Amino acid sequence: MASAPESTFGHHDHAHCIRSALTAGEAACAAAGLRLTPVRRRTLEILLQAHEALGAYDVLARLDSDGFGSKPPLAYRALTFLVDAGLAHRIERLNAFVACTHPGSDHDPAFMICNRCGTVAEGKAGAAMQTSAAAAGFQIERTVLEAEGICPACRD
Amino acid sequence: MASAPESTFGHHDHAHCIRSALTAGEAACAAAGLRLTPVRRRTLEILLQAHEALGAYDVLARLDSDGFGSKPPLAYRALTFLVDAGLAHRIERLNAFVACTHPGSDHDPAFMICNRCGTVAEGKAGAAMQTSAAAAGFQIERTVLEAEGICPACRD
DNA sequence: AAAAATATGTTATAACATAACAATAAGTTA
DNA sequence: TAACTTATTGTTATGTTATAACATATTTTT
Repeated sequence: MASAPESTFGHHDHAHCIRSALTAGEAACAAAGLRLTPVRRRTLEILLQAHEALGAYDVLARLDSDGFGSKPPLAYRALTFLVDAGLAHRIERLNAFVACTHPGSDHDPAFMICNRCGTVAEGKAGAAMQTSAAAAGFQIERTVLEAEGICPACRD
Repeated sequence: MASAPESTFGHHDHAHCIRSALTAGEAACAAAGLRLTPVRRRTLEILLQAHEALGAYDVLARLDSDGFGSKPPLAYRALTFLVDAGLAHRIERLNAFVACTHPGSDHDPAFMICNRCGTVAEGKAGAAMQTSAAAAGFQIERTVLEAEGICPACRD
């Protein structure tokens, strides 16, 4: 149907997007034999609700107010789990984390970070580095592709 | 003159590459009316000599042993100056800095980071983000494109 | 139930970065 | 050149991000 396939700028049914991402996350963990424990699940929920990149200590503060604890490793462990499971991504530019908007599919994500409202949208990177890497004989293991700028909503 | 045009992996005349980059840096500053003061010049030299990404505190330690001082702002200021002047780049993935290998030319650099030896080579990004950004109506101000992997020398 | 593997709790500290203000040096204009 | 303005450097203090290391508890497997 008519939802945007590649980005999450603009209006969308956020409650629905959270529920379905959570369901997808549960399914992905079940399929991979990973345990989506309460802290991890709640961490994913926190990232999904925020819909912008959150620092580890922001996540930690929310976990703490939910009674999970207040020590940094709590948040870093949960976030690392989610990133490794492909349910969240780390935005290097911001030292922050976002929920993955289309988990499951194998991807090389590209992020668009709005400098005004802070929203982070996920797009597709395609083979961005291939040419340079091939020319240099470099074997790619992971790529980071991030753009900063102004999102459509903030231009108005 | 069979040298690689886009990357700096493999053998090259490093002493020459430092001298010429330094000369290019001086020229660029002169042209732009910027002052390449002693700390700034020495910081650029440090980055050029390292030929890998250095953390701000690594740079600071070297500046300190050269008698420039030991307080963090010293290094951050010099590094910020160089980045703003286009003579160095910040590698987000590593929280570290590298000298620019082809200053002057307007560029959208892409970096290849060897996970084994730490060498960072600079390539060209091209219009990597354009498709996603155009589809989303996102106006790009700056892009970060970094790939981790294994460099040709380390595969042997 | 015992053993093994995984996950969580806790302490402490490491690594990265900047705000804010004081002092100096360099360029600019009267 | 003196007075002014701007850019740079010095310094203190603190804020922010991240992990090592070890203890405890829970879950899974045998």
